[in-house]
Amino acid sequence: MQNETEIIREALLRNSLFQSCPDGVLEKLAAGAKVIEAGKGQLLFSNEDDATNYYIVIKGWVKLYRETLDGAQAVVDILTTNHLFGETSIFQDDKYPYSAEATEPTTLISLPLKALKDAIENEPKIAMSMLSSMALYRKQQDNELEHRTLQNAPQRIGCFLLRLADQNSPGPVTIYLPYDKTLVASRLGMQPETFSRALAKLKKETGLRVKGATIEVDNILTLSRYACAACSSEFPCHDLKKSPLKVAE
Amino acid sequence: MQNETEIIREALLRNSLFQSCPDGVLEKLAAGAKVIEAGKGQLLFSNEDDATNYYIVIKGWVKLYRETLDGAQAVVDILTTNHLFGETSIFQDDKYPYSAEATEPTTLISLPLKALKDAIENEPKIAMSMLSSMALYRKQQDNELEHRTLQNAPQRIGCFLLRLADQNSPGPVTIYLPYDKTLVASRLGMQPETFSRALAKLKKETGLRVKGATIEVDNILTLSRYACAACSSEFPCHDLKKSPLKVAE
DNA sequence: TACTGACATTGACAATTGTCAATTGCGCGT
DNA sequence: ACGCGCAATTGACAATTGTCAATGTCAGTA
Repeated sequence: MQNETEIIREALLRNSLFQSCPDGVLEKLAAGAKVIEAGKGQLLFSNEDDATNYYIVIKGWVKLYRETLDGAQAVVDILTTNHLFGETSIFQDDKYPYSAEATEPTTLISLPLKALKDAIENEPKIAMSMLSSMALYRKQQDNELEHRTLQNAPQRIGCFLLRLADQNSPGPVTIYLPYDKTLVASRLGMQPETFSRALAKLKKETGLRVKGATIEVDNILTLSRYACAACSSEFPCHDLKKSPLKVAE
Repeated sequence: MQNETEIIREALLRNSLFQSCPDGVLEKLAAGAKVIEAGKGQLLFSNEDDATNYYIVIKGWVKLYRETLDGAQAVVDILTTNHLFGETSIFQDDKYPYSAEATEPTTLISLPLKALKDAIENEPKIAMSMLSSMALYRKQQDNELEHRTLQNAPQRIGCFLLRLADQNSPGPVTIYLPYDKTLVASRLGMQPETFSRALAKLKKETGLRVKGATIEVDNILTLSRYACAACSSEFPCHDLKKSPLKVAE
């Protein structure tokens, strides 16, 4: 069993933000870091709370979302191993821009924002990494907004599945939904009932087979033709491939 | 009449990206810059074109959008005086992430991306400004996505109007739509017909009066209660106030 | 003044998505 | 194995938004 310091160090190094970290900076970043265990449904922080820490997911899943007074939620993202969140509060008056909740038993590292802020201001390399990471996020958000505008429910699901699949193998592919269908639905901005029906329609239109969380696609191209018809980027789209935050393989 | 060099210099200085520009850097950024006149409907560049320049709007309006093969558009943003665009292609393999079109006779400055890239890499202050600007954009995009998820058409219009109004004067306010209703509709991700009907509904629900592009609101609070009910941020929301890119006053 | 063309509105209808309620399916712990 | 609880599905219906066609409005111009 590793000790905590080692776990923290490795988690930092796995993230592209800190790849080009000059000597000594990593130690400063890690000072005051803690490993945290969160239970299913546990709230990590709330939108507009004073932000003191940012987080890296070690294991499990975290939902980022915003909520209206009457309880309606808009899910911003759903993150897992190696993903980082809460760091942008540096640029948002030290307020979290969303709430964060563990959607199942989750291990994370909490790190002090202050050290990150210092590193960004004093280490040009870190600032540049931060810029790349923000640019990547921006790109993904632009895509997300486009999808909401142009794609209907079955197409958004198809697109979601394609991003989970190996886009280079044309042949039969098996895809495993990484979390609850209800959660996938909220991630895609639709109701669970709509998701269920839209998936059924996708099944009919593209011939894929669904058994629980397992989805079999005979022909990736058929699926992409259906889903990517209402998208500005050609298939295969490289969203995930370029992500430094992608799920560990 | 100013000469071109002077116009370019002032446009750069008006933008928050270059406020903290060290001596000599502004000149490098401006080298090779050109003032451009674009007619109504003129395409400035296309999505995924090789990016060599970024732009600052001096006068007029520019629509940023993406387009599917069958012509459906998703409008990313609509910009005017002092706004900057195309600069993020630095982080996107030197490809523009959207298309840009002048929606009416427009004056802009085109600037070489290379110089900006150099400045970001070599001038920590510029890098930090860039980070702030990306963070701000990110915040706006997060809001946009939330609005698409949680607000219906009349609420999105109400929210749009509120951001055009002086949110601190509770009393009667007159708002002028900055561009065509069709364009507003696309900016808000809806069809012109939906916009027309949604505006009518907003009229009925909140008592505002519409005459062409002029909209009179007796009570900002009534409007905000209606529009902001489906939003995570409290009214007044500070989106625009904090923007370094806001329209010149 | 009359005409043209683009924007805007309206009506009728279709498609999509949401809502509410009931039911089914499935994993997990006792 | 049983049953509990939550996820998932399905049906019926409502609300929202999109589509297509027709009409209205208005500024600019011959």
